[in-house]
Amino acid sequence: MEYNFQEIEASWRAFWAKHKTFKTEEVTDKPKYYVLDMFPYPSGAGLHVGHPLGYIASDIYARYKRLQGFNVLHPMGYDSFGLPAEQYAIQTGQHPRITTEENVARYREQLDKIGFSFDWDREVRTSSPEYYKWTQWIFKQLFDCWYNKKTDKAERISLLIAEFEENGNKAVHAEHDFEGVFSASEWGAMSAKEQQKVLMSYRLTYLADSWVNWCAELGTVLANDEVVNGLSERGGHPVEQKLMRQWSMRIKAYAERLLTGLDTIDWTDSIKDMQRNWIGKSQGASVKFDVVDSDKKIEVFTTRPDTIYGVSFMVLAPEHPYVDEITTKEYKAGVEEYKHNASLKSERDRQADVKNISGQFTGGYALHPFTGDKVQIWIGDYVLASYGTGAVMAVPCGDQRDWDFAKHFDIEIKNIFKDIDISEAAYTEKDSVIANSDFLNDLPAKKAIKRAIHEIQQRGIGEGQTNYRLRDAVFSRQRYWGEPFPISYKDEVPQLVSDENLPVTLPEVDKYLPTEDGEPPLARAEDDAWNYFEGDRMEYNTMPGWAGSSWYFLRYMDPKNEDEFVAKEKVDYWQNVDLYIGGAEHATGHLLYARFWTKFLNDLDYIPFNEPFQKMINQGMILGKSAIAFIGKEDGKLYSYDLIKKGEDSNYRQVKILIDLVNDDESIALNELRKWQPQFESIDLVKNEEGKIIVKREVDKMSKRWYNVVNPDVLCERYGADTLRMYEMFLGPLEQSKPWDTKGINGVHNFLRKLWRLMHDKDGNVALSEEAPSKDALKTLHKTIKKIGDDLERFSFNTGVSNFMICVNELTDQKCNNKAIIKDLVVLLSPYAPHISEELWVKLGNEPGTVGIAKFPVFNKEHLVEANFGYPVSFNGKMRFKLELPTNLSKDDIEKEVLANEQAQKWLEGKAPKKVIVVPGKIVNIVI
RNA sequence: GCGGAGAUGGCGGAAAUGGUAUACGCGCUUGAUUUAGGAUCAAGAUUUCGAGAGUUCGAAUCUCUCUCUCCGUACCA
Repeated sequence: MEYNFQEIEASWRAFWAKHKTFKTEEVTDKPKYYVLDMFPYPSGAGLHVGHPLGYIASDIYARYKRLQGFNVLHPMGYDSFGLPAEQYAIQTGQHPRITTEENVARYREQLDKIGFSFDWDREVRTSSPEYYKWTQWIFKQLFDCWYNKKTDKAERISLLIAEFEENGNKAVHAEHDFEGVFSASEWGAMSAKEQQKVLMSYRLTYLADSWVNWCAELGTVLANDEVVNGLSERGGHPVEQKLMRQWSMRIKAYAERLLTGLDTIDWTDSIKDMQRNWIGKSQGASVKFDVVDSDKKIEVFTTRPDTIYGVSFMVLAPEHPYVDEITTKEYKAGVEEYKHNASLKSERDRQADVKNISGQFTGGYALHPFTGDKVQIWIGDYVLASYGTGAVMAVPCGDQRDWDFAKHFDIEIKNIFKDIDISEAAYTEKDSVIANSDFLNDLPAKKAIKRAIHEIQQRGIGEGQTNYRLRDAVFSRQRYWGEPFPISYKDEVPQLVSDENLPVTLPEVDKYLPTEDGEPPLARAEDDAWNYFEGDRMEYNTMPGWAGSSWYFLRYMDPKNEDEFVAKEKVDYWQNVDLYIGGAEHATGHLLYARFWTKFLNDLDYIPFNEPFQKMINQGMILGKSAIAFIGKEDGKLYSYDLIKKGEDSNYRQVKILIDLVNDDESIALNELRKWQPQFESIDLVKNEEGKIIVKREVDKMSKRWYNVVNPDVLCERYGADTLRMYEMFLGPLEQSKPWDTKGINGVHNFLRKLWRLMHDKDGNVALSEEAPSKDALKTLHKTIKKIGDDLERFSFNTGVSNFMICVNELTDQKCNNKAIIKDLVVLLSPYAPHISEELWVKLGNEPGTVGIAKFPVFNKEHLVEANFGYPVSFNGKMRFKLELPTNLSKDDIEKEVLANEQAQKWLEGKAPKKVIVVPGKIVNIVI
């Protein structure tokens, strides 16, 4: 019998499903290992060969860990709330749940064909009420907590209330946005509604007015990346900024811990750097400037307090609250116009428009806190209202933007750096010496910073401060297909829905669109359409995509628990994810939010760790090879690419065609092409000498748009899942992006057939030798055990496949069909190619379905010991010949033997060597 | 601009700790088998590590300078 992969794979998949071979054990004495993939959004397009890349790698690793005796948690689920299903619902009226279920079923079918060892009994879907009940519950905990900077963790809001009742808020050191101080009695005198308002500015999730992109034409709010040049990406409709009441997450409270925590986890430097930049910590000082003819003080943040004597003007963001008060009559009109123009631009546009320097003098002046000089106050949109205090002290000699601004508006540029020329550009390095600055004179910048902060604090005009770029995250979406909030409103005060009434499920609505007056789709639901309703109304917003994905890795540990989001003893056993595999594109989204929620849940002692993903590998993207056909612009004929002369591309229209229409020799299957699209139906052809039309290839992202998608189902059918798994790994290092080329898959397939033949005779009968294995075979096997183990430890899956090929090639050359050898080889191979391994395992006389829990073979280096070693002999570093010598020779003996050799004499040409380097077991180098 | 990753045959890619460059696979050539195509088997060829300099007995690997590619990010005071 030949290697009949279709039959073998189908029967083993059935066996695994029937016997629940990959069911994870609950808490045991075994050491645990948690291998997780980033769960997918089940899109309508199904999987292409790029999607399973990471899943295959993690599956191999999970199976390897099982062979090592670990209790492995290796689950899969779906991030099943999302925009495409909702978009489809808007167009067709079909409930997004139905679309989602269909897509999930299709994903499952495709995933099942690849032979993953997922424990499907633990599947989670973020859109199922059983799951989002607990997303809502976590939201409630965030609502019920505040961040105490004294203990540096989240605490229950009841503790804060107790403190307010006792001492007011003056001793409270919290992450908050409440302005003002109140005493215990003032707190007591507040109405319940006022108290709630105060508490809202302390809660870890809070309601506040935020600016959003509103597109009236589409009747919906758009995310920043859905807006291009002020128009909607879809349809090109105008988008305006609208202030809406939104839920936000006070992630800023965790900025420092999110930063320092990065040092404790094993992620790539690039992702860590992205998160560091995103958090954007900067240290400096806040300084207050008095305003002439006003009791207001302008507070600025600066990282260079040492340059304070270089301040020659101030700039406020156009939205700064003091602008109107500071502006003098004379400049009112100009300031109003500037503010108006700035408000029309989105923040994104303002940031994109870096080169245009704009600003407007307000007519007002501030007083320099040290010199008492009057400095002009300007407004300018290079100052962002949302960062720092929304105001800067401009030091043109030390900051390029300030310098540009000063030049543009002809404002004085003071030089406070010793011996540095600032006539052409600002000097931004911190290696200068300060001058013209009173008490800071002659201090190097770094010392001057400390001295300046000290002085600023002494004089009570400011203090040392640390700022973060990280902003609180808006947590509401005006969408239908997301988690409802466990919130109702009474007199417009939000109330939590009590635990026993969770989950609040999505109500039925007549349309998945916002209401006429711009309320989110959920506002369409009748009161009795809600499974739970209280107060005046329920919350109309839904949660964003990252809500469910911020904690899903916890639910896999205990997916069916109806009483808790995860049982304590289970999370204590499984701990955090040991290996997380997924794309790098979630660097500052999901991966940051999941870390935030983990730290929060850890603060409340629900989970025993504060980083969710200990080690992470980001798999590279698999790119597609698009096929390009050339159509003459003048004659409209289809040309073979090899007929097109260099530099004449522009005379042709280049059209991407479906890659399935291209044969192995890069020629187009013309009959199919004519049927594919009407434009080719009767096109004239200009063929090459062989009578073919050749295409040009180009590497693009794999996407339906470029007609270059390769479907794994087709490959599973043609070559089998084991071949597909190994080929995906064989393509190259996991982390690297690489183009998909189906042609090479034959090589891997042939390897499996060669393996099969190793223990079958010509007629397909099992033929195994029970004798003691040969020395050569043992050497090959143990070399392979070592390499496969090492490769797995460093996640080098591609070299693993190569090493299997080398092993089978060698055993074939040795004509080895030794049972003991092949048995170990099959165990080694089983993580990569589980189906064929199960089949051969049974043929080797073992219990069906047990190869996955066999023992990983133990490497014995004695089998690699050789009596001789072929020394490469180099002259001046160039290898000239090899010399077989016993491995037990001493350095001196090796040197003697080599020099005595006639080949060496030939290369020496009678000269005496200057030096001879001998590295036993490695190399001999002769210097002449 | 800033940050990160990378550059090895015709192609995908191998080469802990510096020590036989191009393993493994694809493709290519020749031969065998086959009615042909495909498939299979056998034999074989090609290539000096992005450029330059340095350290070393010896550099793909270490150091410096430069070039190019990909990814992320962008007025953050």
